[in-house]
Amino acid sequence: MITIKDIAKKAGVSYATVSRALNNKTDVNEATKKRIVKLAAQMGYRPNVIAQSLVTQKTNNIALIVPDVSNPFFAELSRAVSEAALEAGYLLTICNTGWDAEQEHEMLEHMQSMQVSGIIIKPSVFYEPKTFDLIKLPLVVFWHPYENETDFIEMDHSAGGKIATEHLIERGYQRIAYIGGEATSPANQLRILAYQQALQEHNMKVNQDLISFGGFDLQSGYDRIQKMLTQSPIKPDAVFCGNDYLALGVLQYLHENNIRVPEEFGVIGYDDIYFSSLPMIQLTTIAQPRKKMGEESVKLILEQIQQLENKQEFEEQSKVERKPARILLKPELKIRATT
Amino acid sequence: MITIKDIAKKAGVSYATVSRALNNKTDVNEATKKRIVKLAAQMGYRPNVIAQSLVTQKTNNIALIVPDVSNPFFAELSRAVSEAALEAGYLLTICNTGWDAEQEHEMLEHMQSMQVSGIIIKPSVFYEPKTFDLIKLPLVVFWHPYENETDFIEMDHSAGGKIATEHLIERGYQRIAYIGGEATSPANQLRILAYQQALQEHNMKVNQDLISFGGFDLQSGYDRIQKMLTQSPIKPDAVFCGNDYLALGVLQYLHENNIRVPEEFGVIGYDDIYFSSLPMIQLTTIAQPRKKMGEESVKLILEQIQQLENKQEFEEQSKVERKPARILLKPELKIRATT
DNA sequence: CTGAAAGCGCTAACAC
DNA sequence: GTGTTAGCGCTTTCAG
Repeated sequence: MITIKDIAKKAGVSYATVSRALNNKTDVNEATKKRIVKLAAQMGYRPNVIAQSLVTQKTNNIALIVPDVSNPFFAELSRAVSEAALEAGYLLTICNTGWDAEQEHEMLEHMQSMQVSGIIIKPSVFYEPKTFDLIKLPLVVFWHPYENETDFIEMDHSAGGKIATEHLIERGYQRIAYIGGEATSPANQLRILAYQQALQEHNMKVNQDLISFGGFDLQSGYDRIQKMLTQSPIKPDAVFCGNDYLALGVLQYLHENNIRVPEEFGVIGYDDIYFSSLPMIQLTTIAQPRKKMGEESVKLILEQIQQLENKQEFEEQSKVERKPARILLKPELKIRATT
Repeated sequence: MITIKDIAKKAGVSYATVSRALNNKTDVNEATKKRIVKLAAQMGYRPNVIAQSLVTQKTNNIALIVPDVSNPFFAELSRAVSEAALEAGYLLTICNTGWDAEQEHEMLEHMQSMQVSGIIIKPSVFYEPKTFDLIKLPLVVFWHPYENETDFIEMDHSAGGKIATEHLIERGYQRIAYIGGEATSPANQLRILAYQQALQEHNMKVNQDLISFGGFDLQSGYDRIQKMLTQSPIKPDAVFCGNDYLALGVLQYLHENNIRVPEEFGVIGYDDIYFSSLPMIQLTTIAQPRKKMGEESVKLILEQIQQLENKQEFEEQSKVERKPARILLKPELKIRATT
């Protein structure tokens, strides 16, 4: 590894000068600056960002922690965040937790230890209210707000759950099931709550046999609708799925078993991933705006970084204390062919 | 930030002892070790991995560089690599280049500067043969082998392109088009070459109007088949798509315009993303085994790390010089409903 | 404008 | 067992 000392030796200057030249500081002779920059390029010098970070106490990385990058919703979100981060001059590190709470926690800790400039996280489990307060770095959580000091961005899942359920009720379905993610998933819990409330408001029974928790993947949707339709004491005639992925699994099963959609059976999803809009799928669903989520999240991180810098500059605590952001994005019903 | 010095002060020991205790070294008194570990936990100590990396000259990170994480194929690949890396005790950092060569190059450089333990890259452009030789870290490239010192894993795209094209020929299609990714995409080039060769071997004309380059996304497939069918002097009756994403766009257009598949028009994709197997899609395609790619890539990185360590240990260059791996995975034709 | 030197937080000899 | 000390590669005062 070539260091600035190597360059210094060859250039016949002190390595402090090399550092200044390479960082394009003003207080260096233009001629020597050019000479050093050229020499560095020749020698194939690469700055050691580890060492840089250690002294400057900052990195140029933002971390994104998601449950499953192969899930189209998270995949699209990841891309949106990545683009927004790059735009702002930060490199995005994407971490995949595999819906594993322990893993997630460890990654959160590890990213802190890695001194990233900020962390954006889509939690896979419910946290204790104060958990995130322990994190000293700029942080944005994709989740419904708790009363703490953390920035939040979230879809209004309560509204989304209500809209979806009421849509099925309006369409005349009688026994509406809910096939969601893991029981511990926060977004999932809010939606199922809204689902139950909507049913009750319309004087319909909430039946535990029609509520199912499990993986958020396609196969899981397939398996669970199969189980519900073949083994449950009460058979649903419609299902509200916790995400589009699950809904696609459900559609696959219905298709294979010649159950006509939407005549015999209604299906609504959640997320509006790109595939749902395909003509051969045409899934009715609740849209979540990934791009906006990506942009907003990075914007909030930048704000926090900015504030942190101000605080350091003035020594004293800045007068204008920033209030944690509470961004609640509105879901949108996309009526297509499955209801 | 709490450092080992803070702990040392409170515990009344030197900070070297704290370091030893926290790293669970054997040469520390069991009692003090326990005391220190407990104290560290109480004080909310987090090791600064930046500092650790600086002195140990290694991180526990593997970097994965892909063109587009929102593309299902790369999304699934990312997940596979992530899981394999985690299994091996490494954290995976996923970087999204957005098919931007400059961006990609910068990320490659940056990851080197970040001293990651290894880099796994799916290049979005053709590199000069020796480009990768400049990288001193463990490296695995998802790409067809060049004659250099780098580990490669790749699908046999030549075989894949041949299989796909011949399948369409066998089905009796006469004017087979190719709708691929960017002209600079390596995998794309190999497939198009195979496509052209296959046509010639079967005494069919290669027509430039039936060959199209562009983005690897769904909308691009839609737009390009539209253009081909409405503006090209010669109209295709089948198309071999550079990936499933493009094929889905093509199917969407055909569907909207009531062109019957496979009777009037044949479509074959490439990758076999999960969605292609859905009953409402049933896309004929060439499968690439993501899981295997993920596992193999991490395995090769580990091998290289191992070798690097041995080399250092023995000072002398290890006698058993490791040969660069050349893994060529076999593609598999999945015949479904679109051909 | 440039050099000397301190030190970021930590690990790893080397003494005792 | 434990303390002392020398760096890892770099930025940044502080002198000159």
